[in-house]
Order: sequence, then structure tokens, then C-alpha cells
Amino acid sequence: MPYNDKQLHILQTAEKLFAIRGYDGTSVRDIADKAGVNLAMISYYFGSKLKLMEALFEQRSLHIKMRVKDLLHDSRTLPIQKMEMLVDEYIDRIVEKQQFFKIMICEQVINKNPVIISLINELKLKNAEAITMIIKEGQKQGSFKKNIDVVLLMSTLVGTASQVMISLKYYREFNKLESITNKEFISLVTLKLRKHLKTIFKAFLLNE
Amino acid sequence: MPYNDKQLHILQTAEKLFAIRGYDGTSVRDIADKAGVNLAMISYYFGSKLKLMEALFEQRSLHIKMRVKDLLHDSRTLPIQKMEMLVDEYIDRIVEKQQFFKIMICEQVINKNPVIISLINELKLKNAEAITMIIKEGQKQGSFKKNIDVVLLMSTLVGTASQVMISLKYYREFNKLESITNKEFISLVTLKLRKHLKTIFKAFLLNE
Amino acid sequence: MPYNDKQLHILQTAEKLFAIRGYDGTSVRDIADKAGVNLAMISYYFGSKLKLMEALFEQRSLHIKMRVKDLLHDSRTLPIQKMEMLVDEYIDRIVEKQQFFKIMICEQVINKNPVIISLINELKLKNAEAITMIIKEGQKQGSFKKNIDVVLLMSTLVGTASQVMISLKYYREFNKLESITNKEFISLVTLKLRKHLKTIFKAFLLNE
Amino acid sequence: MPYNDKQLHILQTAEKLFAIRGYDGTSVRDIADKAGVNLAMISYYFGSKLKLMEALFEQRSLHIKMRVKDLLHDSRTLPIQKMEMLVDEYIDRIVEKQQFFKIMICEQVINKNPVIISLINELKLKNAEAITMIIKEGQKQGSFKKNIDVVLLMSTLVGTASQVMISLKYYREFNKLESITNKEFISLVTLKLRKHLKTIFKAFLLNE
DNA sequence: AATGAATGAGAGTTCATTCAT
DNA sequence: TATGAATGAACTCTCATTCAT
Repeated sequence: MPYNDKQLHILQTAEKLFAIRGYDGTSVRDIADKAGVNLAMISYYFGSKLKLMEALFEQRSLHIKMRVKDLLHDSRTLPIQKMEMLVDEYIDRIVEKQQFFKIMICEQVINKNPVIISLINELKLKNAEAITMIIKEGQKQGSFKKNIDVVLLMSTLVGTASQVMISLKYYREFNKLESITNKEFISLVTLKLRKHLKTIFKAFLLNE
Repeated sequence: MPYNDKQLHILQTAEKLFAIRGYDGTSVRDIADKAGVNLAMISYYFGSKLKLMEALFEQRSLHIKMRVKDLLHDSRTLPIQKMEMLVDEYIDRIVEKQQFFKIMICEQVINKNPVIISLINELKLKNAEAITMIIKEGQKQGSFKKNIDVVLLMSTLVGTASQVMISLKYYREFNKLESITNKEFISLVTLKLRKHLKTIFKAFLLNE
Repeated sequence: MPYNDKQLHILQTAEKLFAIRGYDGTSVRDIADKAGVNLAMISYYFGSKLKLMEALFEQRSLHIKMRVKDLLHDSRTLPIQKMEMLVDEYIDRIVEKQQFFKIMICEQVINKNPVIISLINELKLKNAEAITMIIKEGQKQGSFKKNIDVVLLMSTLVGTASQVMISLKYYREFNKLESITNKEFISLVTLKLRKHLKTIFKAFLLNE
Repeated sequence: MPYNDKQLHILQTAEKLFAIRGYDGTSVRDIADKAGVNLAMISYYFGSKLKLMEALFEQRSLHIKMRVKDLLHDSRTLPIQKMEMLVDEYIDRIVEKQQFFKIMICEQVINKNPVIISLINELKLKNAEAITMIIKEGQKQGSFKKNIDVVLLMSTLVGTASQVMISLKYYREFNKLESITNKEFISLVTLKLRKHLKTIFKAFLLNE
């Protein structure tokens, strides 16, 4: 679990390759070559290709949970403000961890590895719980609607962001933004996404 | 292009398998076995595994374009109603052609095959154009906001629906809907999605 | 089951190599190289290395059963004569199918593959049954002893012959028989073994 | 040669594994794991897997030679009695050192390692010499036959015992002896083997 | 037009061994 | 003296594709 530098480097390389070629489209040899390590090293460290993938998931899952603890006990912030903060933060994380999100999407589609699926579901559940608590707070205060479908709300958040992430190139071309740098483009998209989804959340959550 | 029955059967089988195992996770042998045809027949009919995939895309792309022609010249329907009709119809199509949408998602993530990517982009462009025309109509009439990001709007539509499609099992468990039949469940989800996305679209498009 | 010439050739080559290097000491590549066939051919024809081994066993098992049917209904031959004929014939077969017997010995020692072990046990059982029937006939006639341990008797036959087979070189050197040809040497050993084991059988079976 | 406790433990573990999985079927890692020692330690202590095997053979060979010295100068015991004592003792040793005998059998079959083969042959030669001396004594006294094939006699002894050892399970099932304990079963088999082979030896050695 | 047979290339994994410490 | 880390080589098996028929 506490991986050394070499192991972390392998994990990072694997993440990159899995994200752009898919799990089945990436060979252990590819990873070894790109990471500059011996082929046998990967089995030596992780046991197998599958275990490597699982290790990657366990490692990354930790970093993409919504952090909601501090928010909950903050009585000076309105529920809708809390929700907006959460949306902003989560979108940042999706943008930052694009590669891992891409892997997650494909793994959900293919739905082959139960270990990974359960890790994903656990993650979703945690996030849904976090959101639910804020929603309940908002409903108690009377500012939020009743009968909110949490999963649908989360799906809009994750789905929209994911869709944008996998269509970045198309988005750029469509809006004729080839002239700005990649970094600027990512910033722009992030801001747009944040605003877009916060608008949606507000429309979806608030009364009137 | 005018495929015979056997070819269509192979395409259909390939679609199924690509959707649940991914392109690289499906072997030509798998397809041949499941379709009950000779292994060599696939190369013989389609040239290669890659060409089979491309053939599948070309074939299916035709069926999932938004049909907007009739709507456009209908002056008795309000732009927002047209948009709602479009959303309903497209969601139905995503639900109906789940498998193909799953393949599309993975192919966009993996982004390996330029032929397929350009087919997808072409499709997106067509859909964006359709949407744009209705938006312009709405803006002209004054009921729609200005500065609407079409790609973001489409991403919300496709992304949310896709996300729900790949999380059906999770959605069902989360909402404790294991008792109803699968068909009923799909109907329920479709209705929910329709309502959800129409709400979002209205919030996003309409002034005030 | 009805193997073609190529398959039979592979089986024969595998038998040779398994006999002199052992199963684990022989690689599929070795077999392919020595048989002059493509490496993938072996998996193609037999499925796997293990299945190849099992196929070999099933094929060869057929050829090394004791043939006792005709003997049983022959009332003009004495039981002890029948037994002698059986011993002669079985020793011939052990000598002739040396390689396969060597594989059998190692497989019994290693005792890893249950399929093969059960094939061997089945073979032993068949042989024990054949022997038992003749023994019963001899006991009925009063010429054979009572309380004969069939397994011990068979173990002496098979064990002695096997031991000689795996020590042929030592046997030759010990008896300074390097001058005669290999064929002559084998004939000599066969005759010696026949006589030796028939003597033992007589001493073991006959009263007084 | 004077191995320390750890080395002896490794040798013992190796013997066990080589006996049940064969030399090629046992990995150095298997031995290290089962012995609870570091993997590199085996190469460090013994040089290589092959050298480990040879060390095992040299070590064990010492313990399985026939002990005949005291017998030879005992003039009060008849040659046939001496032979019977030898048979009893050797069978005990085969039963006791089953594992090593199994390894010996496979090594003879596979016949790959000349060092081991020569160790085995040396051992056989020593045993043959011991037997020969007693036979000569019996022939001198007139009680033994002339023209006795020592190797054939030894092959019957070793072969029969080995065959029984590698078929213990079959033997037990055939004779329906599953109810008694394993220890009792081994005792029973040992006694049977002793009696059986002494009978054979007498029939083979004595005049009339 | 259709297919059984065949194959080179590459997949993931394990191997015995070595080396720096 | 003893060992964790590392590795080149080899393993079995599957892959997409081709070719003779």
C-alpha cells in the first residue's frame, strides 16, 4: 500500500496508457517500456496486470472522494453555497484526474472486473451520501425542493464533465479555440463547466 | 453497404460483444462463435476486425442522428416545445441503442481510430447544427437566452444519459428497485431522464 | 479421437520428449521444433500442453491393455500356461512401448494430473481383472494357491520390467554387453525378463 | 558436506517437493517458500538448483546403501538367511525413504543429469556387490543355484517395492483398506512386501 | 462463395539467477 | 553472512489474419 517511487512511477505510467488505449489495448510490455522498467518488474511488484489495475484504482480512489466533512459542520454557509463549493471542487478534480476518470468510464462500460466495479460503486455511494446530507440540510431549511433524485443529479455532474473531457478536442475545434494555449483552454473549460453545472444544480435544487 | 442477412447478423453480434467487453477485449473468434459463423468469414466479409468496427459505426450512425427536418418548418410549435421533443426523442434513442452508445463512449475515450473518431465528430456536428437552428429560432423570438454554449448543452444531454446507462445496476440498487421487472425499470428510467433533462434544458435556455 | 497424420506425428514426438525429459522438462516449443510443426499448431490441435498429454494417454492406453478375451474361453490351455502367455505378451508390450511406460511411471510418482492418474488406475484395474479371472480358474482347478495378492503380483511384473527398462544402460555395462548391437541387446533382455518373471509367477501361483 | 541446520532443512524441503512435483515441476521459489528461507539463500548455499539436487543425492545416497559388512563375517547364519535379512532391511529403507526413491526413479527415467546418474549407478553397483558376495557364499555351500542374474534380482526387489510405493493409494483402494490408519496401512504393506519378496528370492536362489 | 487449416507475432506470466548492500 | 531488489530468458497460450481449396 505505501508504494515506493518506482511503483508509483509504474502506476502513473499505467494510468496514462490505460486512459488512452484502454486496459485491454495496453500491454504490460507497453507499460514497462514507457516506464523504463524491466518487464518482469511489474509482475514482481503488482503480481499481475489485473492486480496492477486494481492497485491503481485503490490508490486513485482515495484522491477523488468528495471532501465534505468540514462543510457539514459549518453553520454560517448556506446549503446552496455548500453545494456550489462541492461542485466546483469536484469538477476541478475531474479535470485534474482526467485520465483516471476516463479509465473509470471504460471500466464501467465494460463491467468485467467486479473488484473495480465495487470500488467504483463504493466511491459513488460515498459521494451520494455526502450530497444527500447537504440536500437534507437544504430541505430542512426550506430552501431546497423535496423529492430530489440524487443519482440523477450526480449523473449530470459526472456525466457532463466526463463527456466534455472525452470531447475536448471536438469542443476546441467547434468553438475555434485553437489559438490559445492548452493550459488556457483547460482553464476556460473548467470555468465554463463550473458555471454551467452550478446553474443546473441551482435550478434543480432550489424552490421557485 | 447493402449488407446481407449474415453480415447484418455479424454486425449485431459484434455490437453486443464490443459493448460488453470492449473492442480490444473481444476477439474475432468470440464474434464468430457467438454469431455461429465461420471464423474466416469475418475477414472475408469485412476485411479485418478494424474494418468490421468501422462498418458497424457507419451502419449505426445513420440511426442515431437527431431528426429535426420536419420540426424546423413547423411554425405552430414553440421553439422550447421543439427542443423538448428533440430531447425526448434522443433519450429514447440512447436508451434503445445503449450498446452502440457504450461503444461510442469507449472509442472516444481511447481515441485510437481516426476513422471512427471522425464519424463520431460528424455525428456530433450534425446534432449540434440541428440544435443550433432551434436555438436561433428561440433567440429570434426572444424566448431563449443569448450566448448559449451548444456543446455544453449537448454534453449534458449525452453525458447524463450515458452516465445513467452505464450505471443502471447501481441506480437500481441505490433506489431499491430490484422488485420491478427489467422492462418496467427501463421505462421508469427513461421517463425520469426525459423529465430531468427537459427541466435542465428549460432552465438553461429560457429567459427568466 | 481419430487423429490425422500430423496430429499423430505430434503425439509421437511428444511421447519421445516426455519420456526422456519429463512433462515439465519438455516445452511445447521443444515438441513443435522436433516435430517440425508450427508452435501454435499444438494448441490449435490439442488445446493445451496438458490436453496434449491427456490425448497421448488416452491414445496409448488403448494399446497396452492385456488382451485376455480369447484366452479365457480356451479350455485346452492350462491356467498356468495362460498366465505365462500373458506375462510374455505384456513384457513384449512394455519393451515395445518403453517410452510410454516411462511417462506413466513419472506421472504416477508426481501424481499431479487426476485425469491421467485415473486413466492409469483404470488400466491397472482392467489388467488386475484379467489376471484375477485366470487365477480364479487356476484355483478352481486346484493347481493355484489360495490368497494370492493380485496387486503385488502385478507390481512385481510391471515394477521389475520398468526397473530394467530405466536401467538398460547400467544393465548392459554391468554384464559387459557393449559388443552386441542394441537390437540384439533388447532381444536378450526381453528373453531374460520373460523367463525371470515366468519363474517368479510360477513360484508364486502354483501349489508346491 | 557438513551442512548446517538451515541447509539440512532446505535439503529436506527440497526432497519433499521434488518427490511430489518432480525436479522440473518444483521452482526454487517453492522450496524457499515452503522452507521459510530467503529465495537467494538457496543459490547462496548450494550454487544452483541443479547443485542443490546433487547435494541432496550425495547426502541421501549415504543412507540407503545396503549394510552387509557385519553379515559377511557371520559364519553362523546361513546365506539364505543373510539374504532374507538384507531384503527385509532394504525394503524397510525403501519404505522409510520413499520420497528419495521416488526422486531416484524419475531421475533415472529422465536421465538428464550425468552426475546424478553416476551416483545412482555407483549405489547400484555397491548393492550388487554386496548381494554378489552372499550369492557366492551360497553357491560355494551348494545351496544356491548357479547362473544367477544379480541385476535382474535387484531389479525385482527395487522395482516391485517402488511400484508398490507409487501405487499405494491404488493398492489401498483395490484391497478396500480405507478404514485402517495410514500408519497401520504402511506397516501392513511393508510386511506383505517383505514376505512376498523373500518368497521370490528363495524361489530364485535356492536349488530345488 | 465460403472455409478448415495453418501461422507469425505478441500476449501475460514465471523462471533461475545475480547483484548491491 | 545474508538478502531484498531486480532481470533476461523462456514459458504457455491466444491473437488476427491468410491461404489453399
